[in-house]
Amino acid sequence: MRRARILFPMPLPEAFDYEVPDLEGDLFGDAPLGDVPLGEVRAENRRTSEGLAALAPGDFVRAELGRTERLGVVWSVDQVAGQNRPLKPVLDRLDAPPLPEVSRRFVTWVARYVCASPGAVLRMVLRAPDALEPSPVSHVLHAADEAVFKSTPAREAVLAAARARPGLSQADLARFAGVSAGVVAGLVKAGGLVTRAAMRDLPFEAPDPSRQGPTLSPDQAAAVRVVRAKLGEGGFTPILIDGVTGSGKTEVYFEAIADLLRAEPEAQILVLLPEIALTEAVIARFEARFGARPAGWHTDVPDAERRRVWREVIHGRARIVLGARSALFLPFANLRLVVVDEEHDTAYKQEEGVIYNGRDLAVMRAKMSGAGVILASATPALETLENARSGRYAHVRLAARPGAAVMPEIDLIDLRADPPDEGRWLSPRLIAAMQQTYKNADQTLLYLNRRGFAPLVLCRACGEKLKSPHAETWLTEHRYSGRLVCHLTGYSMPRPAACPHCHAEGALVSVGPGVERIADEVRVILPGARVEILSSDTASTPAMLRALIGDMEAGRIDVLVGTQMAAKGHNFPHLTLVGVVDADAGLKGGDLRAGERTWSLLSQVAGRAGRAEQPGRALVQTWDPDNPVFAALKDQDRDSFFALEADQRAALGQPPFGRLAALIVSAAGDPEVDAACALLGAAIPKTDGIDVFGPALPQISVLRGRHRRRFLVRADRGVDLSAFMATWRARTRLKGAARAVIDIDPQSFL
DNA sequence: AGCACGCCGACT
DNA sequence: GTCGGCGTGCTC
Repeated sequence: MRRARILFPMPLPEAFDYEVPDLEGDLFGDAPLGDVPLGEVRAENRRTSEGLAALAPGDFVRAELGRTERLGVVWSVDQVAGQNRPLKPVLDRLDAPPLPEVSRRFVTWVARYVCASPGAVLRMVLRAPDALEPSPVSHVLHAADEAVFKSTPAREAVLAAARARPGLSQADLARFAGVSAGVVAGLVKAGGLVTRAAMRDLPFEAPDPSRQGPTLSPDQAAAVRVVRAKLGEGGFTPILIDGVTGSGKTEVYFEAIADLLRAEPEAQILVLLPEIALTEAVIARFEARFGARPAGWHTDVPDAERRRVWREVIHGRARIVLGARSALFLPFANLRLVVVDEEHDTAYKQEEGVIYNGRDLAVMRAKMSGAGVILASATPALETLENARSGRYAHVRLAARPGAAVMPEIDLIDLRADPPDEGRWLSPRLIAAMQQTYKNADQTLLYLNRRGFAPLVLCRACGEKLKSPHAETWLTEHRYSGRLVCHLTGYSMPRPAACPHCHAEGALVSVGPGVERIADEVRVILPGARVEILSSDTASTPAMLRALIGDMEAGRIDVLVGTQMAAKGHNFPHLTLVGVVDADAGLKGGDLRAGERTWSLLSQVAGRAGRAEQPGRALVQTWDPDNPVFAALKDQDRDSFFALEADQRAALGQPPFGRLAALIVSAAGDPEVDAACALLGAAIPKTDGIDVFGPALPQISVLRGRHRRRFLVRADRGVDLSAFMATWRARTRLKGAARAVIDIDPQSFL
């Protein structure tokens, strides 16, 4: 008997066995047709052994799981002599291209690597409803070549419209012609219009690599030569394109894409971007360069478009796909190049469900296809720089283009020597610089990565700190809305008059600065100045963001107080001063990557100041000026900063010189989660080259009503960390609703 | 992930 | 006396 192992897109532990019926004719052929209603006959007719005879791995099939019929993918087919357990039959095979072999290998690899079930990973591959069905057909109208019918002005208008815009639906044609739908229907009946079936999901236009790109600067041209030589070697060729904002990284990888499409017109290219960077402006750049709109894949893509993109990708007809991290799981059959733009961005890390790092999986995905991979960033991750330094990745450096922004002079303000007034946050030196800038009619950007007015409200009478009811986080005061808000869960309440704990009236005080409080302070310092706030509260929609950015660009704002939303991607010609209000904020918390992230953010913020003709200045306020982050930042010496970081990490065996994983344990209450941790702690497999720390209380110790603990695991390079974690979890039988989630290569240590 | 079975509160 | 809440357990 033939047996098929079928993987279902759900978190089952493995593929399940089914029998492949090799009967001649209809599997259900015994039923007399006369007794079966017509609709069912049609459904049953599909279920013949016809498609099952040649069943092969990758085929999409339907089979019963439990008592519902589900879609699955054939993982293997083999012949078995004796089958002791009766198997359910494979019901039918879908008429669609098989899931490519490389996609299946990728699913298996990812599942093992991130310690998820293969079915859960397959579910990420099959995230396009109905993409396996043929494209829906709609009925569209064309003017008939020749027909005799009574002519009226309305009918002539319809015919003219149909000739100008062939292929519209009845309703659209009526609207376009400016007549009622009845006229169109009448004309169809009279023979003046013919109805044709049209596929609703149209293929993507092929990109045209022969179009002339922009003229490249000598630096860009040199970079293109290096990339071209490297990709020309063929096979898996990782490349880091490392260049400041405005150095033209995009043009460089555009040339790589054009080269590839000229050599292999059938090649498929995946360009990954952080979700928020997938703007219409970016898509338009691709369209302008290649004369065709790329396929897009991100959260906001509606179901119908998702279905179209998925189907075009599996058929190999979508050439350039521009997507967020989940686009990695699209069923490319002929993927030849993967670009990960802004590769350092933390948005590549998926933190829910199947936890993975999109950047790292992209590199593996390219490797599996023997494809090129380009990582691009103005502030590459330390891991990536280390790969470049060791020669695993080719390293292409792009200097700033002449005429582009000049990096500003960066000065530290030692807050110990130059403190702000009591209850204020801006030091006299920064204030003086702002006054001078305002007098010159130039702009200032103050950066503070804290929304709202104050990050903490506490009671002076009893010391109570106001916390969010469903998480162990402090409530942030938003003074403009008069509410206390939890930034983690979205919970909010009006600011109470009395302390909810001891009921003392008027004892609540706001502690620490947020952007709203800084803006208030600026209004006192610079009376009459136009002060605005840029945060997710004031720019909650793209339109609001565009309006604020527009005002800043046009010089209608004197001082912009912004969170990290203000840190990247804008060009403010009149901005000459950047003040970093609390540069130490990002360094607290003992996070492994704190220094790196602070560096990256500060250099982006500082890079906002000063454009072509006006030199800029950045003032960075810190209580800890001896921290090497700041010395290197002041000298704008990235290499020495990263060399220092790398030495520290190497000494401790931290990534990329060792590897990390976390085990997040959660349960209904503290006693339950402690019990689960005790069980897990007793079951740690003995392995050389692995250290297990914890369990520790995470910064967010209660999330969505679940109490949490966290084990951190450090492994030497060359140790199979995934296998260790999976074994550890599998050998522990947790009680009740306790859960243990594995996070391989954790990025955040909250 | 579904969908079942299985034990404790507000209704005809 | 039932209908139904969602807590755990199984699916080849």
